[in-house]
Amino acid sequence: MSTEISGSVPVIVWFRDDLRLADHPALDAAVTSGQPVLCLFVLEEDTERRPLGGASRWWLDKSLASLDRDLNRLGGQLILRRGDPRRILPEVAASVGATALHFNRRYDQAGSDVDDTLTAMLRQRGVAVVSHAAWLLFEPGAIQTKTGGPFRVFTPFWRAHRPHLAPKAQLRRRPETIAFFKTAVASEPLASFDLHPTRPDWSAGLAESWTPGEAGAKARLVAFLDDGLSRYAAERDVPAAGASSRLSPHLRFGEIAVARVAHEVMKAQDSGSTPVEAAEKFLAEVGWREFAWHLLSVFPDLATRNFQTGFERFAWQEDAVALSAWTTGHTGYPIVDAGMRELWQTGSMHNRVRMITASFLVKHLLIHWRLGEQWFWDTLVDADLASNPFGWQWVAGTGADAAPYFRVFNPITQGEKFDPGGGYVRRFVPELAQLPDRLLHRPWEAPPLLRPDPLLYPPPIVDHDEGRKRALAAFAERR
DNA sequence: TAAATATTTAG
DNA sequence: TAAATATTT
Repeated sequence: MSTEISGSVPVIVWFRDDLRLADHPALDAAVTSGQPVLCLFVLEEDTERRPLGGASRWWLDKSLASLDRDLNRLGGQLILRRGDPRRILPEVAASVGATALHFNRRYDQAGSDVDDTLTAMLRQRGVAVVSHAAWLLFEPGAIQTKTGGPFRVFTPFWRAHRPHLAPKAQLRRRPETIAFFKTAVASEPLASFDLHPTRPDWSAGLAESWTPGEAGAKARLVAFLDDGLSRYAAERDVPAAGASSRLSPHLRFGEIAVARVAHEVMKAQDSGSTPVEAAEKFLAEVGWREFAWHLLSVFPDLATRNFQTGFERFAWQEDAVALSAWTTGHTGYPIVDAGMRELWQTGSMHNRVRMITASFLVKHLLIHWRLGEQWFWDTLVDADLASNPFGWQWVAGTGADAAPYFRVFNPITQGEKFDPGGGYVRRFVPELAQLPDRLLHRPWEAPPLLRPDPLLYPPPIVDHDEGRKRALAAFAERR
């Protein structure tokens, strides 16, 4: 499989959030250069980049192992290093005499700052540095409003971008063979990164729910195209229906290219196997990811500062007890608690339920969206630098194209509407499993004999009607 | 990607 | 008088 080119100088492919071999522009460019390829990953430390959360660290561990195995099969390996890339990359490049570096671009401020500095350093030393577009369907800022500014509302953003999407865009096939650089290069053992949780190891539920790595990503896309996409328009909002793509963590770590996902969905639509409405609904969800990254590129502080001005002095409540009831899934609202427990157990949460649980924290409890964002950041396997803060600000009403302040999700009616059969709540809140459907989302109304023991399942920590009125008053006041 | 409430309409 | 529709928050 592998071809040695002895005496040749290598090119480096720096893997980051693109842990795959297929549809990988940087790898493709390196392979087609004809020079031997050195594949490198750097666990970034000592930079300004936001440290990964626990669930993301677990996923990264498995994904790196998977990529290394895939490279092994082609006769190569993934060189692992840790530290500041601005120190590591020049060191590795010098030690092997690399003449070129290829990587796929990233769009967060801290990451692109690192890349810019590094690019200048290496070019000064005669190393060609080439960055490639792979993370998004559209480069941020490439399409602007008619007045030449950045889009701030999703609908016009997507209306301007969607027509430019076409099958086959941006795709490179997986290389059949790779000529690897064969000289030994120092690599640290993956285990030394200490990415897998210990004492305690809480990852069993994640392992049951997910298969990190490129093969797992591909299998997930195939499964979604086979069962999910065609009923996506009707059932994507029903957490028990299983119509979600579940591709988000695979996209987060770049185990599959977003261009490949969009391509296959458009192909399914063209072939007539998928209703146009279903395909468009799904593509629009990918569009929200695009929009979030577009927004982060014009507002780098998305994770820390309110996008909408006027919230600086908002009277967020400090309530450690309520926050803890929320994180552990003991608010007394079944749909909220099911969501928070799904997150804790599986490292993910259905999109509809993310909105409900986020709304509950921000509106009913008046707790700062940033605390919720941080909890999600730590517990989600798909925690994304742009999508996560974007979503939180959207719900809180502080973001771009945000939900209006008076939009307060009703956890009772949302539960009844989107989990009418109770399959979702019964799965994650088993202490309510015996309640009939009509009481499942309002257990406090059950007759005493049926009502759950308050020690086993608590009554609501805040009355919905009171919480709603309090939120409306607080949010109306800041206007 | 909302909910609550007021108002109108159908029967 | 329930259901559909409009308005307000």
